[in-house]
Amino acid sequence: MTVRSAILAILAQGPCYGYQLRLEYERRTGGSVNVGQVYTTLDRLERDGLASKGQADAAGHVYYSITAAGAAEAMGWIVAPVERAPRDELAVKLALALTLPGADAAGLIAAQRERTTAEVARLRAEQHDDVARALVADALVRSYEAELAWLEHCESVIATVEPYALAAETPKRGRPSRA
Amino acid sequence: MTVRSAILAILAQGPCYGYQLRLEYERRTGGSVNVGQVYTTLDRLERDGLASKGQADAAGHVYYSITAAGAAEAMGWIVAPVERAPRDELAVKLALALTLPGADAAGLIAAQRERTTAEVARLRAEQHDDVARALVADALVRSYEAELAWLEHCESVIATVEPYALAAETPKRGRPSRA
DNA sequence: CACCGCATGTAACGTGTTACATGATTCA
DNA sequence: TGAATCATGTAACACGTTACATGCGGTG
Repeated sequence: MTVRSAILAILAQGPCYGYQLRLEYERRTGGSVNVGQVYTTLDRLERDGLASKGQADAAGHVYYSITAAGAAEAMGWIVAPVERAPRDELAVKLALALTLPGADAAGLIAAQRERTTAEVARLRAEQHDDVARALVADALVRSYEAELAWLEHCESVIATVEPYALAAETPKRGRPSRA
Repeated sequence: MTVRSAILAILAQGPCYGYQLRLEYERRTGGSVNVGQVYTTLDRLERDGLASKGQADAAGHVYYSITAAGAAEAMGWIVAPVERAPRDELAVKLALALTLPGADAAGLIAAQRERTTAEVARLRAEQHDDVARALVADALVRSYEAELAWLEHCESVIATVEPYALAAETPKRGRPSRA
């Protein structure tokens, strides 16, 4: 619900039209959103009673305003801690690579390290005049660096342990046994 | 596509039925999947020519087998580095909290720290006999710790900078100006 | 018997993605 | 004139979530 909530939050600062919301979102977070999604999201916000659509003004801009319910939800969203993603794709992938005979875990680690290293370099090279955007970039850099450290850890664990401890039996036919 | 790809990968090791795939997924990754999703995912995999549904055996189990195309895709998935999530919800949230007048950025940081700290403690307390699952848990711990460090960093930046540098003008009516 | 785990599914819905259609305005 | 940007939308679809329906088999 990130896009939806973010749009609602921006709307909490004052009425905006769709295209403008997209620009504001990108200006504030440094991210990007598909324009089409902004419009469908605005429809849904209105459907849910969190925003209301105004008449087109002289310039043809269709302004949306936040409702009382919407404002409450937006402020609630801001202070609520984020739900953890139930699945970390990289971790799941590596777990499977390790328990699947013939899967190339080392190859995954190498490829992932290459990509993440490049990404860190790219982010480090960016200039940020804006504090908020600098913090967003910093969050990414830190998480990528943690990932790189984890990848190294994985390599060393695999090196010491691989031959015997990772054998995953083929799922058996018949009754499965609980872990 | 994590669940879909993971199921396909497990299928690469040998035919499985739905319920069994769920158990295997949980055994190998320590995560959980809704059973219903396994069945709908199997339908989609068959629709896409990556798996094929067999007849129910004597025990009534409906086995799915991977196809050649499916095996290729599974192995490709394993070694491909993960795409980075385009939006880090916490970072987006904080960026908005900082650029939105009246939003409680400090409250967000406090709430998030509390939750993440608790989560780290919980994960540290877990016992792992299985190497792959231990690595998955370790990935989480490391990313959470990076998050906590980032939150501290945010606090210090905000403390030194807040009064003047974060002022975000209200989106203006009329032509918006590019960032 | 009642409950739980096994096992297979379906229905309804949510956010988010991509691609497309359309038109006005700006500017080289 | 032609391209880019501004601006609003629609259509089709993807994965994922929750909740529900149904039935079998073992066990306290």
